[in-house]
Amino acid sequence: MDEEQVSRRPGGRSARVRRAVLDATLAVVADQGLDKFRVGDVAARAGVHETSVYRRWGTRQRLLVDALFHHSEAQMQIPDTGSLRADLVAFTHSLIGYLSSPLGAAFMRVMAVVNDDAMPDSRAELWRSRVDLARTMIDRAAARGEVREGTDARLVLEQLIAPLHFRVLLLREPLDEDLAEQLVDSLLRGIAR
Amino acid sequence: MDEEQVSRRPGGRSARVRRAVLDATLAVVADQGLDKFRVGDVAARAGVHETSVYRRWGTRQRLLVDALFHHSEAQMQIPDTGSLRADLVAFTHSLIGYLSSPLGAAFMRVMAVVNDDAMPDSRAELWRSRVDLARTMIDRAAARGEVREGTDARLVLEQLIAPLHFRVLLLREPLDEDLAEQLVDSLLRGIAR
Amino acid sequence: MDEEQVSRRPGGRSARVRRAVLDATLAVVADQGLDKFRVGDVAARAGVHETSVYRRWGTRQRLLVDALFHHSEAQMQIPDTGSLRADLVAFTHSLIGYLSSPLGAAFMRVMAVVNDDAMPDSRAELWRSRVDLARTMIDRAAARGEVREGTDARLVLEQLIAPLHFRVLLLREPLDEDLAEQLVDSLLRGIAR
Amino acid sequence: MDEEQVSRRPGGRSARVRRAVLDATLAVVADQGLDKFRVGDVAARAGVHETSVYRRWGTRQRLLVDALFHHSEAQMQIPDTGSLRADLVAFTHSLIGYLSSPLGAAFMRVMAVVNDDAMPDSRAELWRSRVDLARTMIDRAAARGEVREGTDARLVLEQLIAPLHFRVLLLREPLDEDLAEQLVDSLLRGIAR
DNA sequence: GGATAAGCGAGACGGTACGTCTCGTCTTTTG
DNA sequence: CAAAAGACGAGACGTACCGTCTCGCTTATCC
Repeated sequence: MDEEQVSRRPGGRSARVRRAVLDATLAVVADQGLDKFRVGDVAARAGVHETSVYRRWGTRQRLLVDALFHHSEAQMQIPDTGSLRADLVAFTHSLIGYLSSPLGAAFMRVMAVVNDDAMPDSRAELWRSRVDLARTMIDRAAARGEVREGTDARLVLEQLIAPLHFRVLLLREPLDEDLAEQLVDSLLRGIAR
Repeated sequence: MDEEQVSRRPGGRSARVRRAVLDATLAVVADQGLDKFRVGDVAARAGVHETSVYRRWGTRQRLLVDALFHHSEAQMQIPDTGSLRADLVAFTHSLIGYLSSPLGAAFMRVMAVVNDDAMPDSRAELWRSRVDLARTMIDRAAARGEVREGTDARLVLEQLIAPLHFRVLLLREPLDEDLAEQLVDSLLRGIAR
Repeated sequence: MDEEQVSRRPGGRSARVRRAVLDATLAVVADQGLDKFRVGDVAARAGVHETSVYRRWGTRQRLLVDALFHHSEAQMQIPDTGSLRADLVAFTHSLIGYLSSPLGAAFMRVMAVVNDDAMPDSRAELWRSRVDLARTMIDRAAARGEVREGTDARLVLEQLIAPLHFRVLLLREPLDEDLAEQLVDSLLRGIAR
Repeated sequence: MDEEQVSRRPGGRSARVRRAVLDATLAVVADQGLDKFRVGDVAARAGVHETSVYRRWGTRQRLLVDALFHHSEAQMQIPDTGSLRADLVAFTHSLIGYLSSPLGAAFMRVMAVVNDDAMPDSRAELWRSRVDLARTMIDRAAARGEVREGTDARLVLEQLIAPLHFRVLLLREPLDEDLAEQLVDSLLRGIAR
């Protein structure tokens, strides 16, 4: 009875399965790590049959990308404090937080490994939208005259965030919280007028 | 010394097998790409039995790390032109060349994916030795008074090379040759006294 | 009942695979002999993937036991002629026929070699059911007053059939057809004057 | 000094290796069982290099046959009590003892499994010599008039010992000590009323 | 007593088959 | 019709053990 009421809700069984699988995906990645992530485990954890996963997502990679990408989307916040330095530090802080989490690290590893045909949109598109979002910090600073003319916003952002990814993906070192200020300062002394 | 531990007789069967397999590994990675890299293919190409590969390297991953790591070692050159900017540009250029090659890109993907227990020495050790090598450029410049005091050499290097890895691993964009100068200049304006 | 547990749908893919593999097993044993029996050959012959065999039977040994055991079951006939001697002779004849066949000999070698944990039921259980079947011959004779009181039916049967197995397994001699009568007579009369 | 004296003894190093390996073979079979019998273990236990084993015996099977066969030879005793029944009972007793030991059981399994080309002499020859030895019991009894004329000594012996092998090889049941008398009596008297 | 043949130690390799792991697909039944 | 259930197809991985090969060295034997 109770069960039936649940199943009649808008979205019905399909939506429930989708949510359950995505949640289970995140849970398994967080618990087991990317290496031991198995589609079968996800299905079991979601209380769903493995075939249902494959029906919907087709491949393990697509499932991972779908789940992790949407999860990462919620994490991204562009601060607006009125000061470039403060903005960048805050932004970097939150990125450090994300990349230090199992899911954040896993997402980056997935992005590093995955073949492009497992991506919903093109890989370039995906990153562009994020960079565009982040560059508003630079643009606003430029409007305030805080930034040297001719500064390449994208390059600046990459010099800011690439070291974080570098450490997470390749060095596998924990990200120090101080890193945010160090990076931003090193960067600003270069680009500040 | 190291060589002797692996195989007592430099011309012996052992040494031949080792060389043949490592060469074949690089060849297969370059030809087929990392995804289609199969231990069996390597063995066939090396004219060696598959079990011999497993005997020595144990796993596909360890084989990849061994071959790609040693290959990458030969690529690293630290220039000494007398000018920090010229050194860094030259260094970055050669790194761009390496990372643009199939083997370079493959090595970075391997490093991003591989579990630490497939590594011969600790991952930290491995990178430290390279960073130490690279920082001689900075140290020399510091001795010449080209560098602001208090500059963190490691951080600087990471801000220089991380964007390259970032693009190769995550963006999958080709590395523009101009990038070298852009990065170095952006960096120097920050650290130059 | 048993069949239903293995595969719910008698005509389904599962059942087809099962039959095909068991048949192929017998065919390969008969053709190639036990030594050259390879799981891969069976799969190929059955038109089935090797993993499907391992999924179901787990090991080469279990597959052999399953196939040969069920095959042997169909061979066992208990005659009822009204005379103990005639019964035993007929029974022994058919056993000689079976043990002289490649499959019969192979089954005995398998039983001699196989570890108990490759057996579906306990080894004791398996033989008991057969002995129980065979002892009906003795029991009927006892009811007819043909047998000395106190005769141990099991022991008698073993003295009848063990020499056949002995020759097949250890001597590797062909079983003479006359052997049936010789054994039965020796058994019935004893050798003491 | 002492060492040198030992090594100069007739047979020298070779003979020492041979003995050590054969002893180790028996020990490993007795300890580990036939299934887990590995040539490498034997070599290790004998304090000898694996290659030395292969040099001499060529195959695992030949090593097993050699070691177990010679060991079994020492076990066989033909009693001479003056009474057929007593002789047979004593003989059977000792056979039960042997077959109940790990080495005895293992030897029979080896004989059941081994290909004939691993045998030093022909298989038939090997058994014949033993049967001939055993039949002296019957022959002596015949000379004493204890045995019905026309009795086939070989068949009788097989009916006596085959059940023991049957139980060891196929039933894997422990051999009861009483079995000796039961078998002998059943054999001597027959079961017909 | 020195040459020489036979055999051993050491270490890896060749080779065959086994069994495992996971992904992704297919079929049949069920709500 | 979509999902549950359960096996199958496919392909690679890694393992286990057998038996072989090469080389350097030691030991027994022969002249």
